[in-house]
Formats: sequence, structure tokens, C-alpha cells
Amino acid sequence: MSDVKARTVFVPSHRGRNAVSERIAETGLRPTAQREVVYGVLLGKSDHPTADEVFLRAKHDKPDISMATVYNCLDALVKCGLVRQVTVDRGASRYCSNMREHAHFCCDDCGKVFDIDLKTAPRVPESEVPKGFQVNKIEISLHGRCQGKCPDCGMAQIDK
Amino acid sequence: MSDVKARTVFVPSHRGRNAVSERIAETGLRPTAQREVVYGVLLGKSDHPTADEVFLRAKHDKPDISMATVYNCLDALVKCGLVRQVTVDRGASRYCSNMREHAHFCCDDCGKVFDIDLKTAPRVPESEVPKGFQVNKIEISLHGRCQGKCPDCGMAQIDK
DNA sequence: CTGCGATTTGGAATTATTCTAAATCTTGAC
DNA sequence: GTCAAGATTTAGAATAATTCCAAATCGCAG
Repeated sequence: MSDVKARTVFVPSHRGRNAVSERIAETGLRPTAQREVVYGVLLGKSDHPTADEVFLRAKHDKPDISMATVYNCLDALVKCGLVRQVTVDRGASRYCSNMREHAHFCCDDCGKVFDIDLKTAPRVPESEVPKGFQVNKIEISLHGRCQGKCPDCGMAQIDK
Repeated sequence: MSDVKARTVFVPSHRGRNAVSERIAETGLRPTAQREVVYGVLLGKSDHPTADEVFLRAKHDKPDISMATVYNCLDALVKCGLVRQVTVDRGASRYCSNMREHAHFCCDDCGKVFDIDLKTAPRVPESEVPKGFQVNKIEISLHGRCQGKCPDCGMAQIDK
């Protein structure tokens, strides 16, 4: 049960206000224990976990959390702008707490997803967007192969 | 298969060869009736149908086609480069026979997807892509609202 | 402390996609 | 044209991802 390894600094304490719950509260969202844990998971490791992986990690800190709650929390965090939902392929959605301007690289071999920093905000010719359409965000994803060069590349391995 | 024979005229089969079947054959794919119908559906209306919508339209021409076949055909067409698979959100994948350089606009209200032409191929700073990673393609999707301005807009109003 | 609405929960339901194994089709060889 | 080999199609079952539901619980304003 208990983990030998040191945890991330983002583990919420008993009902106190920490950095994580503060950030959640600032958005107007109720800072519940579950939301703190889920957000903490995403802040702790930026490897674009799926909802299922978030669930497994969240159970470390909160063994009784349910899958439905993980989905609820993720949706709430996305809606309030604390988290990005990443859909690079037809599999499960992934989640990302890096809100800076960036693209995603998705390896077709090992399935991992990496952030690609962008110095400048991506532009798309306004002339090509139909008149009156309102653009809220732009997602850029690169697909290719890491060629075994990515960290911990097991060619299809996901840590728990 | 037959790699040596460069011929101008195609071998006649029991079913006739038309423009669609020729394009399929050119890729090395067997031009079956089902693939022709599926590809024809995508060429006929470029509104980014889901597999399910392709299935419904394909049944019009070929009432006995099965869903599994639609998936098989779509996969084959994507693999051989005749069709693009588009995943703009966490719902069903969409399919697109426009192979020119373009981005997609996805309306959060009505759910429709539109092509956005790009004059220049999208580029991402090479310096930011980890060394050795091979980039095969770049997908750009815009999210926003059509504000009721898109053709046949039913304004489902999903979000808030 | 209390009440109310928001949130969480387990499980069922739904949706999207893949798998399977047998039937059928396509092609190239003769 | 006939035939065999292998590719493709098919219905339905299986799996995966997500959403729905209604009851229990929680968080916060008063």
C-alpha cells in the first residue's frame, strides 16, 4: 500500500489551504479533496496521463476515489482553465497541466506524448477562417517516431 | 505485388473500373466494391463524417455493407494515404478526403468540422523537437464557435 | 449548527472501436 | 475460363472509454 518513494510536493494536507487548493479556489471552483488530488497528480508528473492513469495515481493519496470522480474533476479542471485536454489519437484523452503555449509530439511507436515549446503563439491565416467564426484555441500535434530516444522508452510501456 | 508492370491501362475486372477504383488501385490497394463506396462517400461530401455516418451513407449505395467493413475500409484508406483521420475531440474519429495542406475548425456549439486552407505548410521550430525524433505529420485544429454562421447550423449548444 | 445545493460515488448504460472465425471475393497462374 | 491462395468482408461478441444515474455525503453561507 504505502509508497517507498517520496511523493510530489503537491499532496494536499487535511483540509488546509495549500498552493494547489488556492489555485483551484481562485478559479471559482470549490477546492474539494478530490480535485486537489487530481490536480496534484497532473502537476506532479507532466507525462500526459489518461483518465485511467490519473485514477491509479490519485488512489495513492486517496484510495477511495472513484473513476467517475476522476472524470468529474478532470472535466471541471479543464472547464475552469487549469488543465488542458489533449486528444492526439483515437485512444483515450490525455490531460496536461502545462498551460503555456505549446504543441504535442505523439510517438506512433511507444505512444508517449511530449510537450513541444512554442516561442510564438501559433497563427492561422485569418482570411481562411469563415467570417464570424470565433476562434478560441489552437491545438497543434506532431506525429512521428521517437526512435527509441525518449526517456524510458519501452516501445509501448506505461508506468503506474 | 506486381511492381514491375507499369501499364497505362488497367486490367479489366468483373466489375468496371471508374475514377474512384483507379485511385484506390494506384495505391496498391485492392479496389473492392466496399472500398469504392466508402471512398466515394468521403469524396462526395467533405463534411468530415464519423465512421457511423459513413456507414449510413454507404448503405445507400450498398445496403449490405457492415460496420466492421466500414472500419476496415477507412483504416485501409488512411493507411494508403488517400484519406485523413481527424480527431478533434474526445468523440468519434472523423474522416476527410481532402489531402491538401489544411487545418480543421471545430465548432463547440454545433459540433461541425470545417477545413481551413493553409497556404504554407505548418512548421514547428525544429529546435524544440527532441534530437532524433522523426516528425511525420502535423495536425492543426482550431476550436471555437461558428456563431450560427455555418451552413445548416442547428446550434446544438452543448457547452456554456 | 443547519439547510441547501454542489460534489462524490458505484454501478449500470452508452458509445466507439476492435476482435474473431467463417464465408466470400480478387487476383494471378495455368 | 478454372483454380487455388490469400485478402477481404461479415455478423456478432468483446473490449475500451466515457457518460449517466440516483443516493449518500460534503462545503459553505447564514
